[in-house]
Amino acid sequence: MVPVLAQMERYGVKVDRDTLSRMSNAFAQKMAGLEAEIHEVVGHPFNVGSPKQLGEILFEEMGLEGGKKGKTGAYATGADVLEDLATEHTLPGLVLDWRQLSKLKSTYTDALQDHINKETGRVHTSYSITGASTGRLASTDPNLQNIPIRSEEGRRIREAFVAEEGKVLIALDYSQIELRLLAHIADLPALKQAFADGQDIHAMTASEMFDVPLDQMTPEIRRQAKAINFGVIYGISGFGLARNLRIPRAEAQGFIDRYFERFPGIRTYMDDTKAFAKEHGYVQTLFGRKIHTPEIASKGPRAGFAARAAINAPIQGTAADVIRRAMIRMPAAIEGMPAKMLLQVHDELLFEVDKGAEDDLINAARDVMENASDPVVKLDVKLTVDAGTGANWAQAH
DNA sequence: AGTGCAGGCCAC
DNA sequence: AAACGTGGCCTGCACT
Repeated sequence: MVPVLAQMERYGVKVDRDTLSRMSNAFAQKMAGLEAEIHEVVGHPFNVGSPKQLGEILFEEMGLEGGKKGKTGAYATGADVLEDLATEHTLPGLVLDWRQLSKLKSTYTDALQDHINKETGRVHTSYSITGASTGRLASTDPNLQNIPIRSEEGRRIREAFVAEEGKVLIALDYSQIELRLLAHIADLPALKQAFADGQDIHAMTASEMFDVPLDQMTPEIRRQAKAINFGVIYGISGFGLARNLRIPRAEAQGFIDRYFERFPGIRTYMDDTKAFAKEHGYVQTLFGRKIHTPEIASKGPRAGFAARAAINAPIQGTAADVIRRAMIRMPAAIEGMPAKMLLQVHDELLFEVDKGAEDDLINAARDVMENASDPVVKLDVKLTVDAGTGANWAQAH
């Protein structure tokens, strides 16, 4: 019996070189145009890809306000800084566009071509089972767990991940698994009920927090609640939420206080988890796997990082346990089917399946994934899995 | 020419 | 004192 991870590495995923090559050329053209425009705005040529040079141009040559230097004495020119500056000047927006294309070209359309195996025509990533402290896998050479999806431009890179002739790709992903596990672990009745009722979870949170009826929900209020939901999983702070939502810190802290009021289990969970970590030097997933937290006793800035990591670890770690249990059971569950499990992306499994066998695979794989915690852990919240099918990874989502 | 870090940015 | 968790890869740059 070949171990699951080794099987996946051997199968690999088919990647179409021509698609990547065409996209790469298109990116190069657009970058050249932007670069010329950027040099014109600045008045002289420079290396657009050098944050150091850009910072000096923005904050010294051009004299824009708000330049902040980091530890190394260089001005910060990250996307958040440039987005703020974009209201003052045309240059930052142009640089942001250039950087997006540069990232997509260098890291994806160019680098992925170099990873296509000559014999198989496929890309074979490597998975490290000890790659992340929480128990997640880590993918390297190439990392196939960070292929773009959020931006329209980037998402198209997934069109190069294709099924062979006569086959399709099928993506199955857990819906909101970490929030569901949070509802169970922190014992949040309102959240559990919302999942049981199949509600829009961020809208429900917004409704509870801001006293807005669901039928009067606005996208903006929902967006704020979504940011808070994610923040809670990560061990939220008023400062961090303020930065994310771009609102005053006092207002962000007010949101958090309100959240704790409406979902009191959250505060108990956070306090209990920190106390447990301090006493034992580790925290645990629902399955009893230990995640060591040696820095929990630190003083200074490290203390905050360690506390947030300890709060996040049981949630992220339990999700990692769940999908790993599913992966281990998968070969037996799909035995005899013309289907191969190709990739894992934390809450998603990607399969390549003969046309005609889609429904069988989805039924079998979904059943394994949704029940992966059985029989060791009985969850108060059902795990649900969304499925998509297509000729490429973009369509399968 | 190789090495390692910093800054930046992609994913969940 | 820093400021939301887990990762990996790319370029620039300083260094040997």
